[in-house]
Amino acid sequence: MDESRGLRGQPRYQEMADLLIEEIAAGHYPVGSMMPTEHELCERFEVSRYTVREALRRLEEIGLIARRQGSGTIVQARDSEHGYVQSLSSLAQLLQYPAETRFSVSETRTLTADRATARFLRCRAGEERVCISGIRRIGATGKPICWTDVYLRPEYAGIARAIGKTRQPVYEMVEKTFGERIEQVEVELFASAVPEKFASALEVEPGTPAMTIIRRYTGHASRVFEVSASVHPQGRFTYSIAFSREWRPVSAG
Amino acid sequence: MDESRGLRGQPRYQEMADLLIEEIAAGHYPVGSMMPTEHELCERFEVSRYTVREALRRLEEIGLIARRQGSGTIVQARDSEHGYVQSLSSLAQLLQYPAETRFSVSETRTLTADRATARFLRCRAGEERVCISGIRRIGATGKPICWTDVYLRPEYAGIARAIGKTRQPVYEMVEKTFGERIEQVEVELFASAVPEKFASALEVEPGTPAMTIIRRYTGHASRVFEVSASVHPQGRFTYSIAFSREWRPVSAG
DNA sequence: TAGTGGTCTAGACCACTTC
DNA sequence: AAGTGGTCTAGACCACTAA
Repeated sequence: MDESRGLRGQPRYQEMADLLIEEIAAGHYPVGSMMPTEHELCERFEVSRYTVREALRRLEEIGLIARRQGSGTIVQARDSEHGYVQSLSSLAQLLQYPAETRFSVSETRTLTADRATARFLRCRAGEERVCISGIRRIGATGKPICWTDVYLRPEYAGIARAIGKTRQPVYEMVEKTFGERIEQVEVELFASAVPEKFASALEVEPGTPAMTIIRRYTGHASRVFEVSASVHPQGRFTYSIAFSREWRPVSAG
Repeated sequence: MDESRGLRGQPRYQEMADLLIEEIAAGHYPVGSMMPTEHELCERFEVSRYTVREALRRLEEIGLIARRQGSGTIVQARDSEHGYVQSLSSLAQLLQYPAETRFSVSETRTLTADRATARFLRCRAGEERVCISGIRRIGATGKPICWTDVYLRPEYAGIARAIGKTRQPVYEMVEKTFGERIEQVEVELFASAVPEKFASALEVEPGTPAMTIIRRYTGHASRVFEVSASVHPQGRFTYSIAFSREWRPVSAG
């Protein structure tokens, strides 16, 4: 009876959501109009209300619909993201540095995670990791733009030798060399201060304002296989992201 | 039977979530440790699994816990280390702040752009702008998470009165009130220091490390109609962006 | 008053991790 | 094999909106 993991191995509500997204994009449900009621969707898809609501929750999360108790569900937008579309390369832009920057390794070491480190690395206390640290510069001689610590599972340590000798991001090397498949990437950005440890390497005073970017790469079975932390001192680096409105030849009704 | 709307008129899952958030903050469930299983929470609160899962969903949304199928639920943060965590599922959410934050205006003024300001605002020197400044907080009384300056073209100044009285983002108000159509949005993030001017309003020392976020909204004919600059002091705010593989259109294979 | 979405129950089977 | 979270069903009552 449960065909939730049908052809694509996706939950039923996700299939439903995908289909409804397509239909909204196709103009089947124009912006400003009402969606079918949950009851009607139950009948159409032959699923329970739980499944319908999980599907609609996805549409709501990406801003396509708004639900109003007592009133109904209204179509808010024809495309997700408030009409803005990230360019196809933006995920890569978010993850990697421009080609004209160079990374040079200054230290490689193996560590055993204590409790605090384990939390940071999303692993268990006692597990081992290889940590590759270094400086990223613009060109070969420019001012450093960040200090980076890359933490890898020991079985991927072989990659350490190639780092800095290629412009390929570490996660791509892991993907291609070991067949790891990235399921999710998480990026954190927050204000910080440059620690004494590598202040001189960055050619700034300790305590200088900085922006820290943490990236966590998750592979199969929610296994975090790479974590990197980059500290960018004030004035050396700006993160810039642009969105354009997607152009569509047909206006919504 | 259903006491979901008990004393506070809140859903049962929200009461549960609030309590669990308090308990995590109090150290009852230390970061890195496992939460009780869903089954145990059902028993403790005498609710069905649906209610437990709705509560845990809230905790997950704000980054306090991570759930792993087959393994359990782990405590990820105590909500104190990097301050308020905004979890984003898409880049476009960089544009707005969560509903539980409030903006209060502390100053409104008109300025004429000098050359440096004009560069920042992407306008010509000598042009006028209205600048609305204020503080954003979590809830009504929490610590400030940022100081924001919003620069608007004078013809849109009427919007100033509505700011802080609605949760609608400013750019949306401009879009709906004046029919402006956003063609592009640009977001910049970089390290900075808290200026003396509003350090006390943010309850920090001048010079404290901060993360500045600049958003530029471009309308018709590449005309920048709104620019905002937000300064987030260290420890008050973290951006967390997660990408799933699903983001890419998966070929039906 | 009828119908909507919001909340909730008490089950069930599944996918996954761990032992 | 046991236990976890993920998905799903078939009901129920509630708060709210609109006719």
